[in-house]
Amino acid sequence: MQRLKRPTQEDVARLAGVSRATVSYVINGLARGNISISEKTRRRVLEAAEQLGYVPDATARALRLGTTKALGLIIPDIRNPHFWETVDGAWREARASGYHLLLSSMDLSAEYGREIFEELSHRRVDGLILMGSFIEQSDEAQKILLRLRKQRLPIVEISDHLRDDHVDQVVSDYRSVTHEVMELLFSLGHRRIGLVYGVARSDLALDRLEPYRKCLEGFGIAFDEHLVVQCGPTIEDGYRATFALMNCDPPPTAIVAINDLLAIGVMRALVDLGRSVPRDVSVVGFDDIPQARYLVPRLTTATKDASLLGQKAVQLLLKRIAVPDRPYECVVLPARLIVRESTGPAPRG
Amino acid sequence: MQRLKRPTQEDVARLAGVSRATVSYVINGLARGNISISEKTRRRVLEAAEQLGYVPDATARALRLGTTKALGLIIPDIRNPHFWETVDGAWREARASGYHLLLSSMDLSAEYGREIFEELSHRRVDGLILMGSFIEQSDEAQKILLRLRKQRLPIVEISDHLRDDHVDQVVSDYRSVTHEVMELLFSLGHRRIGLVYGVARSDLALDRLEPYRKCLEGFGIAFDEHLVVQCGPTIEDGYRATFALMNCDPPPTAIVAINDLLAIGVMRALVDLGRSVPRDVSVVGFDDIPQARYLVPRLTTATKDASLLGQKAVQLLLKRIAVPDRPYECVVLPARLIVRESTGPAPRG
DNA sequence: TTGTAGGCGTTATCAC
DNA sequence: GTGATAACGCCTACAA
Repeated sequence: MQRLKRPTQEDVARLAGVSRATVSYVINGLARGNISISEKTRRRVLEAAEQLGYVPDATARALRLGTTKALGLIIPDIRNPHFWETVDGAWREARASGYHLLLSSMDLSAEYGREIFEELSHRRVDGLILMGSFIEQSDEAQKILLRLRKQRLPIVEISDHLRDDHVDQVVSDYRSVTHEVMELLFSLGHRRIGLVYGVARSDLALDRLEPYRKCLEGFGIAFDEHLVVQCGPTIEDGYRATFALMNCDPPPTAIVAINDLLAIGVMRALVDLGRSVPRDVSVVGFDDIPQARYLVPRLTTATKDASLLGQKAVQLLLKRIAVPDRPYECVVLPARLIVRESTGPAPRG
Repeated sequence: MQRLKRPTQEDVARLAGVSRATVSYVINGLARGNISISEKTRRRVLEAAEQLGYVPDATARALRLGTTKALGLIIPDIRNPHFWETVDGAWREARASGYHLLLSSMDLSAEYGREIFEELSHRRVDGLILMGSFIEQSDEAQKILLRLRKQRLPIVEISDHLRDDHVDQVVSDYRSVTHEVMELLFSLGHRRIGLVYGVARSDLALDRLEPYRKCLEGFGIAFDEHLVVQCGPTIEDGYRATFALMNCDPPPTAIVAINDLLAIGVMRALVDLGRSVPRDVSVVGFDDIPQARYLVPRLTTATKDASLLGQKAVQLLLKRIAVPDRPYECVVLPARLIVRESTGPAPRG
């Protein structure tokens, strides 16, 4: 027994006793206002379609129309709950405009990023949202990106710094809120502040690293390279980094993790080292993932509206698709600090 | 300035001074062994393609070949880290066979599920993997599914119980490991055991609810409906459920959460209620999400190989696509208990 | 108000 | 070895 052949417009037309064009008109709801179909014909066509179980073929439509009604979205790390919010926001926005979303994550494998690039150049998606400036890391990705740009394919970048390039951008920047974090810790008396810098790609959290250094300078505190541990993006990485950090002499009285996932590992490590949070060591994260407020103690963190981020990105992308020649745009989203229990006064030393 | 038109095979053919067919042969690497191209021509074509930046059009290819080289995957809850493992496994397996994966999650909105169903009937994907038997909940989904089945579209279900239906299935069942969980708690002296039953859809965790009841019966413990709290799937739900649970008289000495995400909420709630885990109350979760072993205390949990689950599902699906008429198959994956610090002897009453 | 016909970019079946 | 040519299913001027 073979798979049943899909019914086509032709089949529907035959059954309804009309032409293919008429079926198309009816199915598409008479898109152009200047064509009208008699109610009787309309009903006959609809019934025939129903009876046959006719469903329009998206591939044929895509070929004909030159548009797939699908957008690509690349996030840096699918294991980080923070990015779901962005996916969620993008998803809703895309759906509201009748677009699908193809999700890809860099962490599954570096190749996946490449893959979705190719999706775009193969015309499987009408546009692309790139989150995290990882592209700048790989020569090959750069090359592909360049070609896509030359073809003027719609691309929106979500990143942490404004580029003067000709690109639509959504910028969400932890720079100024990182200043707030550092000032909070400083005002609480902390002078030895560690940084757990766990990233998949080294340019991914510069908006936290740079303010960290600058603030220390502003406070008149010498930068100590031992207080910055560079590691991977998993909880385990944060855990290990903390052991390294607490080995310093003297050890830090506060630890800033560049995201909440790492902070989970940091807090657990401190427990295992017999240190109390925040009595002995204060901890701060970034992103305010859902778990953050259920940790023991609840995690102080800084965050932005990640869902809105995705939403805005899709909006920009759709605008670009609709009007390829408009000037490039940049949307900036603010971040805010959320102080919870994991930060407290520095212990008197 | 308009967007540049994509170069087609025609353009390449013209530049290389050959026919469209020849270009196709070269690009596809002479798929059918019986056609051969002279090395010189081959090189000329490749150079022309490179020079023009020619990239095959996936939509045209899909239309011609009747296959999109894409698979759909529906997971119940993208916010639950447990399911990423499955996505990851499926993704790798699909990729290895040259397939893409379209991800959809029921939690984003119930509509998303429907949406991917439609993707399938519109031929945007060659097959579908359904995770969680949520389909049985919605009449509409049922209807669509039925039609898809009639068209004999390739579908694989990942669920927690064997169905005698004619479907390819991957079954991962927490039933027997839930027995182990209950026996562990019983042997530790627990007699009042609470269940936090937080699911998006009510049939999603029957493989934990049913053994729970049966075990109590086996232990000669009367079932107390107050000890089972039905709630939603978020951490906050688990948190609230625990307050309700600890209001019982007498309160439970152990709480089983049907997944680790809920267990995070449970543990936080117990802290806020001034109870110590595991001294006052033992906690058990399911899934062994990455966070589980970093909680304070580390979480006892039961799990299966979620990545393998996804892998197997894709394998089944691809087999079905290749050979539509093979007999239906079912793969069963085992689960195992991981005992950590969150379980201990029942307090002496 | 409805039908006819051409073409979107590919691949596959033929001839040559 | 290579080159015409016919689909794949759909949309849309334009003709009737």
